[in-house]
Amino acid sequence: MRALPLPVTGTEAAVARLGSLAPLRADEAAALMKAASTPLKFATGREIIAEGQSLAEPRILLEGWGCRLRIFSDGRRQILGFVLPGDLIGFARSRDAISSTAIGTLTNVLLCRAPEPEQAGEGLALAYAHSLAAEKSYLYRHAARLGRMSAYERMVDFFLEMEERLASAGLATAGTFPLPITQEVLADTLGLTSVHVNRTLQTLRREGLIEWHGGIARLRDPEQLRQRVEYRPVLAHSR
Amino acid sequence: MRALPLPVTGTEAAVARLGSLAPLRADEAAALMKAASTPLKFATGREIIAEGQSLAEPRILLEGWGCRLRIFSDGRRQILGFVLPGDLIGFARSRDAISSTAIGTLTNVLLCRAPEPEQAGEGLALAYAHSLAAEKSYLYRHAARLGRMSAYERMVDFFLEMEERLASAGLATAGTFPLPITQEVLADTLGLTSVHVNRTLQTLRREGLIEWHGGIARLRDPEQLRQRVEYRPVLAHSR
DNA sequence: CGACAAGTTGATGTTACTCAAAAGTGGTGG
DNA sequence: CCACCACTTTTGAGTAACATCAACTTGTCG
Repeated sequence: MRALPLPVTGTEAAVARLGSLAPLRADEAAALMKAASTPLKFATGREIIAEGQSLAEPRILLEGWGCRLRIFSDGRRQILGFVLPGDLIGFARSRDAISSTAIGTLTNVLLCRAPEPEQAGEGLALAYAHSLAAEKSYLYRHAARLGRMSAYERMVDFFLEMEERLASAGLATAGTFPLPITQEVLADTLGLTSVHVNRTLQTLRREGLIEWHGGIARLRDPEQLRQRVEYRPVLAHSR
Repeated sequence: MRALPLPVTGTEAAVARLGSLAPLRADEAAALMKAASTPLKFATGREIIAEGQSLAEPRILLEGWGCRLRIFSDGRRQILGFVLPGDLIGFARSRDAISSTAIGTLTNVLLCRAPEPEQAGEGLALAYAHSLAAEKSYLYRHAARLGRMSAYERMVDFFLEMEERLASAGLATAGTFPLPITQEVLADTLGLTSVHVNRTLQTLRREGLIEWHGGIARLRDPEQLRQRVEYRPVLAHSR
């Protein structure tokens, strides 16, 4: 059993995160809770959606960590983004849409059907829209990180982004948050090798900027970290 | 005056591209042409939208090349995607949206207001949705390219993507298409230096795979190029 | 034709990768 | 409770890919 920074469990984080994107009425929160009462389970390391698979129905991740990824035939992998509690999967404007990336699990994961945007109410529809917009912003940030940042900067930027996103779900306090992934997964996220991730991490630890043990990460000096990579929060304005 | 592969000028490419994403009724095409009759002009190297600027109204790029980009305070730049004829700018699901990247021009550019999705008709609304979905797919591809491909592979993958996208607007034939950018811009796109882009380009030329002179690029052996980078077209199914 | 931007080349430096092995960690069954 | 196993993290040594710096050449446009 992990010692989480906040005693947020189950679907609370997902609801908190959507609620932080747009105010939800009581009936909207209730609709979420009802959908969450019949969750789908996926074990660690499973594929939720394959690349090219048609998107059956919109879903919300309730618990655990997923990721979007692309796999090359020679074994190279690139993780394109993380799917955290409250994040959406399988949303598309057109009905015949196809997933442009695979989606897999990094931990055990609980999903549920997302209440249909059309019937969900204004608050939920807005929360969905904001969530998808934020996802796109993080994707732009990810591309900029991969293209123009050093390994050191990529790591710092990544930790800051995780802190920001998990905080919006109530899963981070005082710069401390769960980070239940291996260094190899982080390497596949940041376009590095796990050996180099390890060495860069040691630098950050030596400098007293970041701790990360047993699946729990801690930013010792968030402000200094932000300055180092010109970090501007995506969610600043909507909080 | 450039010798374009096809005599497509003005707004025709933009309409062709949207029409390839979803069939347009005559009145929808007419609405596009009408909007295009009062275009906005931007000169080369200008900023169309600043990062963080609120999105006033949806627009369509009619002619020329734009790009989304992020600029770092020390001068580093990362181009996050190209905006080509028929591509959309400033679309957002929520009204108070903000641009998460800057958008600038790489050539002289003509824009027009996009007929409002709600009133535009089903065909246009579907074309918009498909266009935004394709943009996202290309962004995922871009991230994977930056994270896990060698300089050589990034170049090949990039040329293939440009050919695919321009072909959907009728701006590429037989692997030949306009590429009105400098090697430095390409470097900022692929996360490389212009020196290294130049050297890699020479390899590709020596191998007889790619030509690129005077703003016109030509793929000599598209099939071989596709195999080298496992290129799967984004638009294959919707054509 | 002249000026400035873009492309090209060479020499050298650095970041990050590769390969290989050792040490640590956590979970499982006997 | 311990032994074992697989996985993860850490360390070292050598290498490759790409960056940097600087100059020179070519192309373009007024």
